[in-house]
Order: sequence, then C-alpha cells, then structure tokens
Amino acid sequence: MPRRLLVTSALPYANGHIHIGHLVEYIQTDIWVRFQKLFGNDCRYMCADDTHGTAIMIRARQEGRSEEEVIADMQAAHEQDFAGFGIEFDNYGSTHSEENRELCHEIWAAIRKANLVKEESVEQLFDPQAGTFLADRFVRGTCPKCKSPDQPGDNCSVCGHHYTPIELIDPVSTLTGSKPEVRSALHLFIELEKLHGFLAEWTQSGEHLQSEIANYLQGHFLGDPLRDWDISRPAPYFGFEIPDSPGNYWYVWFDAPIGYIASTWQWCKRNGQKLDDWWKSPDCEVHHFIGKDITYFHTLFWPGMLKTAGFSLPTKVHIHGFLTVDGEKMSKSKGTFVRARTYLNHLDPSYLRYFYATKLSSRVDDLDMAIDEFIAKVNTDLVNKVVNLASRTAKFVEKTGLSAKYPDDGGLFAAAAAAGDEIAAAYEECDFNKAMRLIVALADRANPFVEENKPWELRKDPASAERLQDVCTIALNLFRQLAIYLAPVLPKLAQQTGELLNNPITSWKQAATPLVGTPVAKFTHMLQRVEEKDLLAMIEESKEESQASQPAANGLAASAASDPWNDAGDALAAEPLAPECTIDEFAKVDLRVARIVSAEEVPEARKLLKLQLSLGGGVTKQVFAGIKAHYEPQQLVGRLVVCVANLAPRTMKFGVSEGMVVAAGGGTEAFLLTPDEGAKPGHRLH
RNA sequence: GGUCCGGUAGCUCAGCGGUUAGAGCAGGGGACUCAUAAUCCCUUGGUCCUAGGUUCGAAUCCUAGCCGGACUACCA
Repeated sequence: MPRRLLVTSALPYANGHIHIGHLVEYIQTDIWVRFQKLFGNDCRYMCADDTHGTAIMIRARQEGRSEEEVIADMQAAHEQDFAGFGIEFDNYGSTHSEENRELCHEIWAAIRKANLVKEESVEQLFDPQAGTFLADRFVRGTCPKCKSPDQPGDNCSVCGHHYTPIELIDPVSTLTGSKPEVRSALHLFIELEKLHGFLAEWTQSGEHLQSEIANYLQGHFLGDPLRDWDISRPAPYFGFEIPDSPGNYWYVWFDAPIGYIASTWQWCKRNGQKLDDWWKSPDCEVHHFIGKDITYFHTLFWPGMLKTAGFSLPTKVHIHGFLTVDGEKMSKSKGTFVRARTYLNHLDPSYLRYFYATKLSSRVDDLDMAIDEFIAKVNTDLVNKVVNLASRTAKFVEKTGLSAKYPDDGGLFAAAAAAGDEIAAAYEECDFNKAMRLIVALADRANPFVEENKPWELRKDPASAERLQDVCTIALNLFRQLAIYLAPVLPKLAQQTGELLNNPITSWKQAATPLVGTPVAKFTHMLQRVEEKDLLAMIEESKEESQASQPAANGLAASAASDPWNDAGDALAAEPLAPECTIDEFAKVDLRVARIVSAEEVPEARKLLKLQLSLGGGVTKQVFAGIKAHYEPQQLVGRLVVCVANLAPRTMKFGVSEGMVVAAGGGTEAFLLTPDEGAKPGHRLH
C-alpha cells in the first residue's frame, strides 16, 4: 500500500532571487520527493512564492509599478531558476491567490471561533510622507542607551541594546528620510499561550521534530508562557485585508504557510482531487522542509493554526542548517553569494545536486561547500567511477545490445540489489550523505570487475564475442543500478541511462532485476568533469554582480577613477555614513591619545578586556573594551590608542567603564587605531 | 552564562560495547590502455581531544575538563 505524502519547501520571498543557499533546501526536498515517487509512493511537492508584506510594497513604489507586477516578475524568475536545477514541483503557486485568500478566511474564522484573538492598541512609528507605519527595519536613529547615531530600528549595532523604534532618539524613516511620528493603531493578536499544552505535547512527542529542535523549543519557549503573536498590520499593507477588521491586513507570516495549502488546492482543482484528502485525512502525511531560521513559525505558530482550524498537523518538520562556503558565510564581496542563475551560467546543476547530497544529513548542522572538495567529489565519484562504467563498456555492445540472459557475475548484481534497502532507508531518513556513500562503494566494486575481465582484449578475438557481450552486459547493469539509486539526485543521468539502454528508469524496483536483451544506443558523454576555471569564473561573475548592485555611496564613487588602490566597497556598504553633523556637535566628543598601561581578561565576559588607560600626568581611566576576541592582553600593554575621554561613565556587571577605546570594523572584526610617531598620551584629536 | 551538536589517518567522514580501528581522497610504488589525464593492484599513515570511572572487554557507556560550531542570553 503506497503511502500518501504531501511535501513542501519554504516559500521563497518575492523580494529577491534564488541563490545557492536557498538551493540547499529545494534540492534536499526535491531529492526526497523524487525518491518517494520512484519508490512508488503517492507523493506531491507543493511550493509557492511568498508575496506579501511591506518590503514588496516599498519595492513596488520605488520601481513605480504595482505590487502585482513586481511579484509576477519575481515568480517567473524563481520558477525559471528552480527548473534550471531540475526542481520539480507538482504545483507552484503564490500566496497572492484567491485560493490562499479563501483559506485565510476559513482558518481565521476558526481561530476567532476558538476565542484566540485579542485586540490591542499598539504604538508604532508612522511615516507621514510615505503614509505608512514603519517596520523596525525601516527606521534608523540614535540609540537611547549609548547614543550611537544611525542605528537600526530594533537593536543597537554598537552597544547591542534592544529597544523598540519608538525609543530611538531622532528616528528617521529610511523610506523617505522624513521624521516619523508616533501613532497608535489597533493590532490583532493570537493568544498562543492558550495552546501551550497542545504545543508542548506535540513538539515533545519525539516524532514530528528532530530531537535538537524539540530540545530547543522546550528550553527557549515552552518553559515560559508563550507570547501573543501580532498577526495584523494596519493599512497600507500589501496583503489580504482581515474580513472582520477593516483597514487591517494579515501579517505576511500569517498567510505565508497557508500558502502550502492553497498551492495544494490549486493542484487539486487541476487534477480532480479533493483538498480534504490531502490536508484533513489521517492517511496523508504532511512533510515540511525548512531552514533553521524559520523554526519558530513552523513549530509553534503553524501547528497551532492547523490544530485550531482542523487541518492535518505536520507529520514531520525537517529542518536543515545554512550553507557556508569554504567555512565562512556566503559573502557578496568574496563572490561566494552565488545566484542560481549565475551558477547555471557556468556549471552543470547535477554537480550541485550531487554535492549537496553528499553533505546533507537528517540533522540541523550547517553544511560547508569547500571548492576543492566540490571538484573532487563530483569528478572522482561521478565521472571517474560511476559514469566511467558506462563509458568504458557501452560502445562494445553498440552493435549487439545486451545479452539475452544475464550472465554469472559472481554475485555482484545481487549484492548491489541487496544494498537497495539500506540505501532506500538512508533516503527516507534524509541521510543523503549515507546514501551517496553506499552508492559510490558499489561503484568501487564494479570497476575492478571490468578490469579483471578486460573487454578491450576480448574484442580482439572474434571467438570471444559472446564473452565480450556478457562482460559488458554485467558492467552496464551494475552501472544501471547506480543510475537508479542516484535517480533522485541525478534525474538527468537516470534519463540518459534509460536512453542508452533503451529502457526508461521509472521505479526503484528496477534495481533488483537485471536488464537483458535491449539494444544499446551510441554512447555519448553523460557528465563533463568540473573545471576549476569555471568555478572561478562563476565566483568572479558573482563579485561583479554584487559590485554593480551596490549603490554608489553618497557620490563618493565618482572619485573612484582617480583612486589607484581600488578598495572594495563592502565596509562602507555594511555601515553607511551617519547623518551629517556640525563641527560643534563633533567637538562635544573629546577624543584623546591614551596609553594602555594594563590589560587583563574579564574571565566571566566573552567579549571584554579590562584596560587601564593613561592620559599622562597620572590621569588614568578604566575602560572595558569588547575586543577580547581580537587581541591578547599582553600585546596591548604599552601601546597608544585613541579613546573617548569624556564619555559618561557606565556601571557594568564587572565594574565601571569610564570611556571607550575606538576601533574600526564591526561585527566580527575590530582594529584598534594607533597615532603616528610623536603623539603623546593626552593629545586631543581635532 | 545556558542549551544543543561535534572532536577518529594530511583532508572528508564511517564505525557508537566484543576479533589486530575502517573507507574515499591526497602521498608512495607498480600494472593497464577500453574509458572524460579516467581505471586496477599494492602501500605509507592513527596516544580514536584529555583525565578519571563502569565493564571480563570502551573509539563506542558515565563523569569532569579542553577545543570547535550552532542557537540563546548577558555585556560592550
């Protein structure tokens, strides 16, 4: 009895293009779906573009066209990218569809009926010029705590303090540059706490989530009352208006997951199926594949919504980690932030599908794409081992076809057939790396067979014609088994194999029975070797793209022509210039040269060093500096630095900090500044 | 600080209570020439992070610690 499976990947947001980080998830899901289909299960893969929200509205305004036009273009681009990587959805919809609107209404009505909705007035910044409330990320201003200017709307990048945009001093709307005003508006909240008991039970049952995720939820959320979830946004907002709360729209994260169901519904309509058979039937499993960044929405809110509205709960939420390249986050300036399209301009999608397969496990770990490893795995495993089996034998049986009866191969085929169960189990568990290991091990057993039976010698003697045909029949059958096992990962190879042997690959079971008596087509290369130069060219193109898309920084780019050093713009782009200030304002900050006379670690603090600074003449200041990760205390003692000498003292957990040491960089870097020769402690900077 | 994951050959990893710890890649030697400079054979290489404990027996289980990573908090 085949299982019925409904599978989804997270809906890509309509505000950006697909890149190789996204593809981890779509390739992972596509492999799993293709495996299930090949195995004979009734499996459907649903996805859609996530189209609502402020970001889309703003983008549409900037581009001077309607939201509908913006999302239609992006959806077309997304679908093209996915198709390029062989990712095959049964339906690819949009959250901006009538099906989704209808389902939102239905689910909302159920949530209302369950008495989970609370209304409350919320104060929020409003941009009068744009006529819109401002999400946190559209506000910048001075940190209320450390007074650093030009900080984001949710937390300070200098002191890390969390706040609401309303607390910012001198807030500025990044949309229009105007000064926002505080306005209050009605918001609707879902009282998730009322579902606490259900969620605790569901998440901890041990079946629906990876254990580390269940632990995480238990430790971070389920130990306390669950917070109310703000699911409405006041107009103007690109989305669906809430039927019983005119002027308010569902927050994008409310209608996005409902898009899974809406997409299924579209498919049902097209195929004469009933939606309830897929979303309200205990016979149908629902599997979501998502990244770890959206765990919260899919493991708490979403099950809560489904439960309340009477839809099937996820059988399993499969959560994966992020992609790193050569051990680091994808970086635009390094060219490792590679768009799907850019990849396709240079490389075969099969490479990436296979490489990700060798890296993916059932756990949440991040996965690293090392360039050398990528080349080695693809060339060694796929070209040298697997495809080589066909390319070294197929042409010897081009005229005769495969033998009519499968010859004695010493048990090779039977052994590989027997391995099928273990490989299938690895696919089922999403342990694709294990599946790939098992498959490649089979290839390692098949090549010596060819070596020992020397078809290139057999062909020289007409008397050995039959033996030659038998040897190649065996080799090609062993190859075909591999192509079947690899079919979920490399659908194109499976198709080529079907064409070569005149017998299409359609079922996992085909790996258990040898193919005999079919004609063999003329062999053509199935997969080219990866060339390092193509990878480098791809990275180079990605760098150029990111530079081209960087906005010229306040006109400074104009002088670039006369700048022989040609420094990259990433640092400036990461932290744009602060608003203009007057000389008087600058003069308020008293910067002084100081000598570090002692430096010690603060053992309890992760980032802090405790410094004694001398301004000369016996004047010292104690300063805590967040540079523990970058400097050894002993290497600092004696050196000159620049400090903010008139900063208001701050009492910290570890003592009073009477100033700060200035350093360049931010995030993961810090570079202290040293004055030129001759500067003395106490000198002021002007 | 908390939680979770990991630390096994130069590299990527398997093994997770039971014979002298494995594979692939890389390195060394040889063979072959059908094959996309592919393949095959042989081979070098490991205090299985450390220290204790449990056990007849530990890479494997327990405890503590060290190191790396992810998340989360505090702090700047």
